[in-house]
Amino acid sequence: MNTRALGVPLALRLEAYTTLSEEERVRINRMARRSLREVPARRDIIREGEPPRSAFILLEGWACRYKTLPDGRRQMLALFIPGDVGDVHASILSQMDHSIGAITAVKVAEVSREELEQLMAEHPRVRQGLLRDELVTVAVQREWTLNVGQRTAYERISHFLCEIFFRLRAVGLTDGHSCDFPLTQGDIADATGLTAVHVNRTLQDLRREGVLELQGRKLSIPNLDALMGACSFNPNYLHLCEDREEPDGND
Amino acid sequence: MNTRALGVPLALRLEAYTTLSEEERVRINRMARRSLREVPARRDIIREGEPPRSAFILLEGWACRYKTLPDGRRQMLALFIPGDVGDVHASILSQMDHSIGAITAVKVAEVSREELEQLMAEHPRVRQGLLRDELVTVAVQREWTLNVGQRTAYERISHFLCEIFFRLRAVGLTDGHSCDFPLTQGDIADATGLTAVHVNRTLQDLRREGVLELQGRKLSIPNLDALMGACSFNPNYLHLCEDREEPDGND
DNA sequence: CGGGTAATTGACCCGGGTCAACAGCAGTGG
DNA sequence: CCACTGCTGTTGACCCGGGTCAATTACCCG
Repeated sequence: MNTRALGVPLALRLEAYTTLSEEERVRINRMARRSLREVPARRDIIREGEPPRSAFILLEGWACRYKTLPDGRRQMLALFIPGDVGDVHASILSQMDHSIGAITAVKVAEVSREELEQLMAEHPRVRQGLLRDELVTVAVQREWTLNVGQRTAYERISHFLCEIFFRLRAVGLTDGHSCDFPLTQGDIADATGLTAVHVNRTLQDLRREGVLELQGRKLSIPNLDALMGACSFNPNYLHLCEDREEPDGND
Repeated sequence: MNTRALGVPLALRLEAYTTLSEEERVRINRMARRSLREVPARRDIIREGEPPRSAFILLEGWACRYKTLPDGRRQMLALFIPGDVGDVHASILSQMDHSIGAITAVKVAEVSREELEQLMAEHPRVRQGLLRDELVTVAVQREWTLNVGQRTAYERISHFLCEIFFRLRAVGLTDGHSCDFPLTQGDIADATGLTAVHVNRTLQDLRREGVLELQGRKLSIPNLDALMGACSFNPNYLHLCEDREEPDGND
């Protein structure tokens, strides 16, 4: 498998947005290893109504934000893949307005806000990276609103898969044209605002057209251009190839 | 009407989240007045693809973020009412991944990021307020994803109207059980992922049931509890009554 | 081998979309 | 003052994408 993914991926992730020194990398790794928490698959990491615990870095596994309506309808709000950072500032608010759950078994580093603040104060580039990461997270949230609000089932699923593939690729978690894919069809349904039955049928369409292969926990996209075309995928909102400027002084 | 609303509402808005000194209020007002920009109704304030200009404070009128698909489908992503702040950090990214458009004629204060950074550095409570505001903005974005992803037309529209009313009320822009409402049914459709025709029909249902009155540019909610019940509205995500570090002086 | 989760299929239905016509009203210019 | 224009709201007829319900069929794992 991918050895880089087995290390602490935060540095890797930040380096999608900024450039780190060796010292910064070491510092981050130490911090992340100090406060490891393991959560089994399908268990909540934090629940709506609870006071926010701390910032977190997802080291291994996949997780998601979600929200549930009183009658049980459920919407996935965001997907976390290894390296994703979350809730750097969440502890400013007094309670969570949504939950975060593990999809697979998961290892998270939970870092207190103070600790993170200090790191950011001492290393402007880290602050820059985290800030950028937060902005991208919001941009993704907006794209999801667009996705469920305007696109057809076929487009939604294509778009969702495109995004995942691009994000995984950006942190080195793809292998050519394929990648791990631990989501069930029910998960895809929750993320796209569809039902599992319809996701199943739509996936069959996509398979039949040769746009993708999806079996077990493996996703393969033989023709990424075709998949992108199916939903007019425009990766600009992921802000993956931004110009970098040396942040001098304070953010 | 509400005289405070006619002044510069940023201070007011921030005071929904933190407590400001008189000096801070004055400072903010001066800053906001310095760089006024007026945009006529239905014109863009900034467009997807452009480099982010600066942070902005909406002083008068309503505006929205939106995104358009190649074939013209359009999704409203966020609604701005007077006092709303936006894009405090957006200039970190190199280009806008969505547009912002004026709904009514609008007055915005455009503030450079540097200026805002300095203000925040000198006044921690302002930073606190802005940070909190940003977190709430993201929370609202998540709620919109849930709204278009899981709720029925009837619930979506009720929820949308509830949110607007709560937000307006929080900045003193309601008058008893009614408020200004400059959105067209087409706007509501864009925001809720429905068509204007269906919005029309659903609004008629709501009117028939006596849950709301909506004519001209005026919204009236005779029975807010009923409207909230229609969509199980839970305002927690607006984080309006958070604990504050200091007790506030008045109001 | 048994139990549980995930994927698949079929039959049927409905919420909301589409298309098209029309009404109400504000603004604008003559 | 009215005719013209354009936007917004309203209505009707019809249709379809995707939901619902329920039964099977793989799998996976101990």
